[in-house]
Amino acid sequence: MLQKSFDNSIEQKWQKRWLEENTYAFRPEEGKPLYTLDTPPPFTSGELHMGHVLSYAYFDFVARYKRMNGFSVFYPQGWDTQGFPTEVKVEKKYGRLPPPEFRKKCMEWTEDMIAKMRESMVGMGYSPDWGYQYRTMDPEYHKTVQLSLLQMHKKGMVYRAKHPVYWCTRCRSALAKTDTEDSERSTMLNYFIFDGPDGEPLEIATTRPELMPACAAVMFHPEDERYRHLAGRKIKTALGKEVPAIADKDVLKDFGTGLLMVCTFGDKMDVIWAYRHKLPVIEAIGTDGRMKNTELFDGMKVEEAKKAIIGMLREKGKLVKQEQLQQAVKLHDRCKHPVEFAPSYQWFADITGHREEIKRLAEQVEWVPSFGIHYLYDWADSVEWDWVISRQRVFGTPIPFYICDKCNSVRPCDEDELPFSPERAKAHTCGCGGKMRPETDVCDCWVDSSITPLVIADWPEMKNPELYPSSLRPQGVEIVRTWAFYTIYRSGLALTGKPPWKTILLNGNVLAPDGRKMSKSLGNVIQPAELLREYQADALRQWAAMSGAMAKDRPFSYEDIKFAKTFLNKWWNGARFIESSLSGYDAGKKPKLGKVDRWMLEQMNVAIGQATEAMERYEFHAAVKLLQSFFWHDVCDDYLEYVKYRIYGEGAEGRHAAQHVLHTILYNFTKMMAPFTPHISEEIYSEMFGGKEGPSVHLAAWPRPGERHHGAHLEVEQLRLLVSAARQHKAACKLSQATWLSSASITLPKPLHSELVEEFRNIARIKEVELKEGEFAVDFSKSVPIEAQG
RNA sequence: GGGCCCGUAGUCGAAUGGUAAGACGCUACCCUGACAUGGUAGAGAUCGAGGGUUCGAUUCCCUUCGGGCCCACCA
Repeated sequence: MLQKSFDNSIEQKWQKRWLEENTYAFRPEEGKPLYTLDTPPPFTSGELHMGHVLSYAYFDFVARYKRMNGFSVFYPQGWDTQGFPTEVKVEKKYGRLPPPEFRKKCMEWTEDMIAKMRESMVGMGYSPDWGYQYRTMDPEYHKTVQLSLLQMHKKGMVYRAKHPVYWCTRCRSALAKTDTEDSERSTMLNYFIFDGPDGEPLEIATTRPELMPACAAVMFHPEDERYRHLAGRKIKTALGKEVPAIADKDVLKDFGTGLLMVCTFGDKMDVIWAYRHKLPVIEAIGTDGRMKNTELFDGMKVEEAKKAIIGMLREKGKLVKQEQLQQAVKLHDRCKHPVEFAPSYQWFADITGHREEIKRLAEQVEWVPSFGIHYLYDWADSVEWDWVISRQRVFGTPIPFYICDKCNSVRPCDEDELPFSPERAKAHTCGCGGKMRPETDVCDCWVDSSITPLVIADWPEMKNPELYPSSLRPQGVEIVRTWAFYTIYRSGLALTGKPPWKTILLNGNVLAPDGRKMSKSLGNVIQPAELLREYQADALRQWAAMSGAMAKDRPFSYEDIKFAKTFLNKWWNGARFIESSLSGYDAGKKPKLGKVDRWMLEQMNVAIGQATEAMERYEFHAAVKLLQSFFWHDVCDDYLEYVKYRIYGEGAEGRHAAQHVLHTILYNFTKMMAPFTPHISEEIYSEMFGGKEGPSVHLAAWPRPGERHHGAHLEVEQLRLLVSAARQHKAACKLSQATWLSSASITLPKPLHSELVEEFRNIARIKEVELKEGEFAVDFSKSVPIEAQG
C-alpha cells in the first residue's frame, strides 16, 4: 500500500535497490538493438552544479526512454580527471613535489572527488551502468590516448614545432586558444617619441612599452599620407634601437597616431606581422613571466618593467602623453592570469589543414537543434593556428615521443612501451648519433576527452562494431567548439574516418533566477544539494525537463520546481485514491465500458501518442507538460470526479468499468513518467502493479496506444459543458459542489444520449433533469438545494 | 565587424498560415469521504515596431529597434 506521502526516504530506498539489483546494467547478450550514449565525463571537481543536473537529466531521460523501447542501452560513466584545476588545488595543499609524488597526490585527490560526485549523481536518480566507468588518468586510458597520437603522427597530423603560443606565465605552460577567455580592463595608451630617418620626431602609441626592447619594426597603413615617405627607411626607437619602417594594410590609420611598433610578441597581430614580414624574434618575456634580453629590465616582472620604462622615458622627455584605454586582454580561463605569447617548442595537431573535412563530417551527424552546427562552422572557419596539444604540466597524459638532444628530431615511442611514461622510458639513439630523451610534456585534457566515443567502443579492437558510432552525444552548447569539434576531428576524421555519433543533442546553460550567470562573486549560485533536500530528485528532474527549448540558456525557476513538487503530491494522492478504488477489482473480467470510460481511454491513447512523439524528438518539456496536464486535468479533475459515484455506489458493472479504466490509466501514466520521475514511478509500480512487467518499471515497455475509442468524444464534451454549468451555478449560489439540487432544465441542439443524461444527474448531483431541444442552455431557476444524502 | 538565438498577459514561458496552451501570481466562492501542496469559477496579451507575400500572419520574407550567446579586432 502507498504510504501517506511521497518523501525522500522512498527515493533513497530505490536508489539503493537499483544499485544492489544492477537494474541499469548494459546487457548486450540480450540481443536487443544497442543504444549507445557518449556521455560527458564531468571534470572531477567534486561538485555537481546546476549545469550538470540539467544536462545529465537530459540524457538520463533518453537512456530510460530507450530502455523502455526495447534497446540495450549502453550508458557508461566517465571522469575527466587531469588538468590545471586539480594541480592548482593539490599544489595549494601539498606544495610543489617531485612529479611522481605530485601525480600520486593528484590521483588520490581525484578519487575523493569522484566518490563525492558519484554520490550526488546517484542522488539525482541517474542511471548509468556503474560497471562501465573510465577515468582519463588511468593507465589504460593513457594507453589509448597515446596510441591515438602515434597514429595521428604517422598520418602527419601531429607534429612538433617551435611557434609562438599562448602562454600562461603563472602555470608556466602553453595553452590552446580555447583555454583563454577575454576580459575588459582599463589600461594606459602611452605616446612616445621615436626618431625618424631624417631626425624628425615620430609619435607612436603603445599599451606595452615594456616590450620596446623587443621592437622589430615600426608600421603604418600604406595609404597613410603622413607616413608613406618612411617606407623602407630606418627609425630609431625611444631606446635608440634601429628598426625598419614597413607599410601594412592591417594597420588602423585612426588608432593612436597611425604608427605602431611591432614587438615579438606583444599580441596576436604581432605574431602575424612578424611572420608576414619575416621580422627577427626577440624573446623579451621568459616562461616565468620575467623580462629578459632587454639589458635594462631583465628579471623584472612585466608590470615592474612597464613602470620602469615609462619612468625612464618620461625623464628623457620621450613620453608625450598618456590616455586611458579600455582594452580586452586574454586570460587563462583556469587561473585568470593574463596570457602572453611565447615562442617555444610544442606539439601541434593539424586542424587548419582539415577544416573543410571536419565540417563535412559534422554534417553527417544529426544536430539537435539543427542550428547547433553553426557553432562548429564558426569555429572551424575562424581558427587560425593548429591546436597546441602539449602542456608543460605534470598531471596529464604523457606525450609518447622521444626527442633527440642533438638534432632535435622526434621519434614515436614503440607500441610495446604503451602506456608511455617518461620515467619508464627506454634508451633510444637518434639516427644522427644523438641521445634521445623522452618528452616530459603532457597532453591538453581535450586530447583525452576527444576520444570518448572510441574509448567506450573499446578502440582499437572494437570487438563490437555496433558500439561505434555512438547513438547519441549529449553535451552543452558552449563546448561545441572544443569537445564536439575535437572529437569529430580526432575520433572521426583522424582515427576512424567515420562520424563519432549519429546524433548530437545540445543543451543550454542554467542561469541564476535573475537571468545572470551564476557566479560565486555575485552570490547567486544555486546548489543542487539544497534543492534536493527541499524538493526531491523527482521534482528537480521535472524542472530539468520543463526547462524549455534546447540549446538555450534558461534561468533557474523556483516556480517550476515548486510546481513539480506540487505535481508529485497530486499524482501521489491520485494514485492513493485509485489504489483504494481498486479494492475487489477483477482484472480478468471484461469491462462493460460506458461513454465516459471510452472517452477517458481515448484521451489516454492520444496522450500516449503525443508523449511518444515528443520523446522521439527529445522535446522533454513538451512531453512532461502534456503528461502533467493529462493527469491533473483530464484524469483528476474530470474522470476521477465523474466516476466517484460509481466507485462508492452499488452498481457492480459501472464500478468494474471505472476500476478497469483507472487501473489502465494510472499504469500507463506511471510508465510514461518513469524516465522523468524514476522514484515515484517505481514506488507506485511496485506497490500497485507489483511485477506486472518484471521487477522494475524501468525495465517495462513504453506504452503504445490501446484499443481506439472514437465516437464518444463529442458527446462527452457536451456532458463536460453541462457539468461545468452546474458547478458554476453552485459556485454562484455559494453552495458546496457536494450539494444535491432538486432539478435542472437543459436545452441542447441535439438530444443527449440517455446514458449521458444519467451520468450528468449522478456527477452533478441533480435529482430531476428536464430536456429540451434548442440552443445550449442550462436553467436552474426552479432548482432547490437538497440536504446532502448518502 | 561576422555568426547564431530571442523579443508572446504582472512574471516565466509553449504552440500555430485562419486572432493564442500552460504554470506562477491575482479575484470570488467551496474544508465535496485522494489531495487545502486541494476544488470550482473568473479577470488579464490585438503576440517589440514598420513594410511586404497571402483571401487571411503572432506564425513566411525584408527593414528597424531591443535583449542574449559565440567569434574576430582593439598597437
